Amino acid sequence: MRSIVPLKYLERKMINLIGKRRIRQQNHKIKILEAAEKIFAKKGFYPTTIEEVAKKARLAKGTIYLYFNSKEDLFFLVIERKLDILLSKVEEELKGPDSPSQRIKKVIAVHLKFLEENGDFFKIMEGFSESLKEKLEKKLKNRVIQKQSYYIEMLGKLIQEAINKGEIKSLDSRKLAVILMGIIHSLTLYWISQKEKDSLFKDQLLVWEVFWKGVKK
Amino acid sequence: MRSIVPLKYLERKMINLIGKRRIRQQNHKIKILEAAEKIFAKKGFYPTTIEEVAKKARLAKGTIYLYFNSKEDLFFLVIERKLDILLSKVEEELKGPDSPSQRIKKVIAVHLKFLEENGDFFKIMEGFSESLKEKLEKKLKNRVIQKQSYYIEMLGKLIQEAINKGEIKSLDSRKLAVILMGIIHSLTLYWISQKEKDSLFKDQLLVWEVFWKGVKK
DNA sequence: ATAAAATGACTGAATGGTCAGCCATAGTTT
DNA sequence: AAACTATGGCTGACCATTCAGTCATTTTAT
Repeated sequence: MRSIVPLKYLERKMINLIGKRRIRQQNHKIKILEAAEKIFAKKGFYPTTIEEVAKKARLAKGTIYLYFNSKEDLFFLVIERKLDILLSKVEEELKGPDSPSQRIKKVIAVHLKFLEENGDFFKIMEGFSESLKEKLEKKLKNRVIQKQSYYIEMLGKLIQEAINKGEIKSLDSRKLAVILMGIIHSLTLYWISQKEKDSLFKDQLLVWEVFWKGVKK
Repeated sequence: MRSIVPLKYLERKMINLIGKRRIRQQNHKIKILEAAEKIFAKKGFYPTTIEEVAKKARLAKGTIYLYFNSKEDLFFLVIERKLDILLSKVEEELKGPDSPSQRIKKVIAVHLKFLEENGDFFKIMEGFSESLKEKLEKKLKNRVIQKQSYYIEMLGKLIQEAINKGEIKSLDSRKLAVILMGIIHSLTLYWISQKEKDSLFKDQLLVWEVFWKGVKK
């Protein structure tokens, strides 16, 4: 009996040591977001299980719920995190004093580069279809939709500017923004389906030329 | 002796039976497909329940399984049915002796018209993303993917023809096909998000002009 | 009368979310 | 310094629910 006590102490001490080596994980939230991003991208919203996300993040299921209220919240926060980055990069690009046409060119480049580096984000967005929007809860979902719309709006304004300057034909600027995004989107999808062999970024000129020639006065 | 006559009689009766039953079965099958199309469009694959489809088709849950092997089969057969119609319409359009540019124009028109009339089909296809493809079973899924590819291929050949004739710049014809579909797709999505107020079909000229000017030599 | 068709209660599996308890660590006492 | 205690981050077994698919029974058609 007495021998058990010292053993326990030793045990604990050893475990302590191992524990101390570990840096306290304050970044669990980010770990979870990153694990979730991968799995949501691979399987989509419904077939993704919290259990699996937890496993990938090397945490227990319950831990996820310490950081996120629900599977849905997690899903939208994964999206929002990346969307914010994309938005800030594009906004950065738009600050310069360039002509509309040059800025559009830059937006295309930045956007393609971002998607090439964030294929998982793209896949998630692709799965975030009208029908998903139908079903899920309001709050975070709307924030994401808001940001998507904001992006299109920004692009629309840029195109409108070009129209006002007489660089682009007088058409519905919002529709033209939608078309530009459609071109980018479809080429990205194609790139992904091609097992992502060559670079997506290198198509920036193709996108630019087709779009610009297509809409210019 | 006596047995022969009744046998023939019975035989005829059976054939009659089978015939009439076939018709009834056919009706049910279509009813189910149509109900499923609406609900899959509204909610997407996973949140759609067979119970709900059955209810909409005014049948019992078990009945669905007399006509379809599984929810997944039903899903893909819904898609395939409409995809076949779209394909045949487009192929019809391509038969003419028109120039490539005229035929592309026609394809755009037919495709937009079809999507305007089959918004539900479009919504389902939108939800049929890469991640869904990851999860679901092979057989019917691949048949659908096959047909999608076939469509893009067809368009690619048409564009290649235009390239060969010197009407279009010498670019990757498949990528141009992808771009054209991307434009159509994104405008359709926009149209749906706008609560489908005005006509989608009327944008055929916009699509055509932007695309053609964008790619022509 | 009979066989096919239709039904819907039922089953088993899956999984989102919960919570009582564990244990590494920090703080306190001896 | 060692032992004890308190804290709260983390855990994972468990619960409640949902739902695809089954099948014993009922209905329908001829």
